[in-house]
Amino acid sequence: MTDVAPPDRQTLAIRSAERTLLVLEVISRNRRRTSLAGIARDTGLDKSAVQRCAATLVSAGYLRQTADHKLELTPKCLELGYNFLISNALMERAYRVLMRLRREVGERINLSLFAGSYLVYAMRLTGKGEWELPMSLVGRRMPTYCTAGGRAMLSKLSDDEVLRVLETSTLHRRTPMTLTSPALILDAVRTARADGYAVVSGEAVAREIAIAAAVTDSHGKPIAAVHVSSELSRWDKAAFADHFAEPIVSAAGRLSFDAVPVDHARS
Amino acid sequence: MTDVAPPDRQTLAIRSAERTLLVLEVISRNRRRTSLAGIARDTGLDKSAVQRCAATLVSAGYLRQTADHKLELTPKCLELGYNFLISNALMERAYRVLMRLRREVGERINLSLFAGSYLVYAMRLTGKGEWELPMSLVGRRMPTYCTAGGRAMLSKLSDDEVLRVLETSTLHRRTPMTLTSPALILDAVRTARADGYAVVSGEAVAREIAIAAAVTDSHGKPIAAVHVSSELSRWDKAAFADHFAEPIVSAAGRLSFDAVPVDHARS
DNA sequence: CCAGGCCGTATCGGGCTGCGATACGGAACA
DNA sequence: TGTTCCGTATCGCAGCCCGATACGGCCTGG
Repeated sequence: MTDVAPPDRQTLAIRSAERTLLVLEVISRNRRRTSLAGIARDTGLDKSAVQRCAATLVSAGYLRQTADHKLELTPKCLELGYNFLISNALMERAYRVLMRLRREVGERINLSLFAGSYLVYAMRLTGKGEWELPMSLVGRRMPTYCTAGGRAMLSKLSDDEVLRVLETSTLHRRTPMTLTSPALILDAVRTARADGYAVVSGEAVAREIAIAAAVTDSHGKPIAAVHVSSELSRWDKAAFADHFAEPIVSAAGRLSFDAVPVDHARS
Repeated sequence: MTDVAPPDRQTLAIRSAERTLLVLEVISRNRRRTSLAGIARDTGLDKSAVQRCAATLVSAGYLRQTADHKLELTPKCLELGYNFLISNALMERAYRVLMRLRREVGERINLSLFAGSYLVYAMRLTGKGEWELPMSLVGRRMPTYCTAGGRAMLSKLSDDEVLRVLETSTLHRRTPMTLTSPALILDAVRTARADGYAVVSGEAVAREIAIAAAVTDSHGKPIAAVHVSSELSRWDKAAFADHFAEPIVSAAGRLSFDAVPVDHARS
């Protein structure tokens, strides 16, 4: 009986470390403080395994246990995001470009980063006269399929790639307006591809309209999106696009990395 | 020869997971993109070990490798910080309290969290008429021993505890004004303890003056600090304290958690 | 042009370390 | 007071990680 299971360990990844990161992620997603046994249920891991993983994360400083033996994240978790932001080349240039865009349009500006089936907020500038939110949204996850930023980024992929992203997404009807059919979403992406920007109204958040343009890397692949959002009551869709498309597309272009020449010429 | 080394594995922590988190931390701190061999040097780990750890972090989504085989953080790193912020009870109440304080004083407001020998920025509200920084400082680490926030938090500990924190800190002379002697720092902490707030001028950053008050948990232990900073040229030290001490102390008090009764009475 | 060094990648057998079962004490609840 | 669930600690086995090694590609310099 030595031939029982195909080992198929293709990856170099370390099992116990993977499980430890999984535990961290589950705790991170659970808004409420989590008990040890609860994590065992959520992850499908053994109780002993969770115990060891949690002890590792506590000793590394990412978790602490409260007085009632629950587990919660520590401020150290903030550092990782900060270090990402300051070490990222895109963020460096985004500073000036977004400030200028903010002066031009006077509305709330967002920059979010492409991560496949979802995107992550990375920067936010409040609109003129708008209350500043101390609780910034940096790090918040939004789906790709139903947001202006997501549509704009998808428009820089081929149809095949778009469909592959949609396959890995759960197409949830977030509002009555949300498109949940891959074919219809692909149509919207094609429109965005032709226009150079994407406008989405009321699909991700009810009564909100948003416009976005994609930032691309040196291969033309999407890495981020610049977007402006406002209330649907304040703008007609066409007027909204007329007003914001040009500055946003221009800013996204300035943020994009120049394409590398396709030939292999040397200097 | 079976009695060679005392195993002394006191902790439950998993070795390989600890090393994987160490690799992530080293990459996170290195502002520049890091090569695999470089990490091996920085961590003191075997090349193979780093290879496996990095592969684990890549497959978990926290790292990606660039075209030139360097390693860098991914946007996923932002999510951890976001989840910390929105799941933290202190942040929830800080929203309103800091907004009110901002209206009262009109200056830049910060909230940072206690983490022993250092503190972590968690919230920032820009001052009136001040340029908003798109690159927020949330997640940035500052030392405890030479900052107003740090001194205010230390003032809520006993002298012994203060000295223990200072022992684990590297007391670096950041400016010509920085106090680097534990005895002198302890004196400053005692002053802060008597006043209920801490004023530090030019010790962490040259030509900057800052004032802070500590936020405490239900046991009276420091968990955070509210601080306001400005340029040393604009304020005299006494005038600065006169002007900001009361509103900051008041805001920190509203943020603090009520003390639990010391007896064990049941309802 | 080639030799040398450095780096990233893949493989492999041995031994140690993580795995999971088990047990115990305390808290919450009925 | 009995029951149940949870957090914690322990232990022997074997599966998995460890670290050495080898290979190929890329620069650098002679």
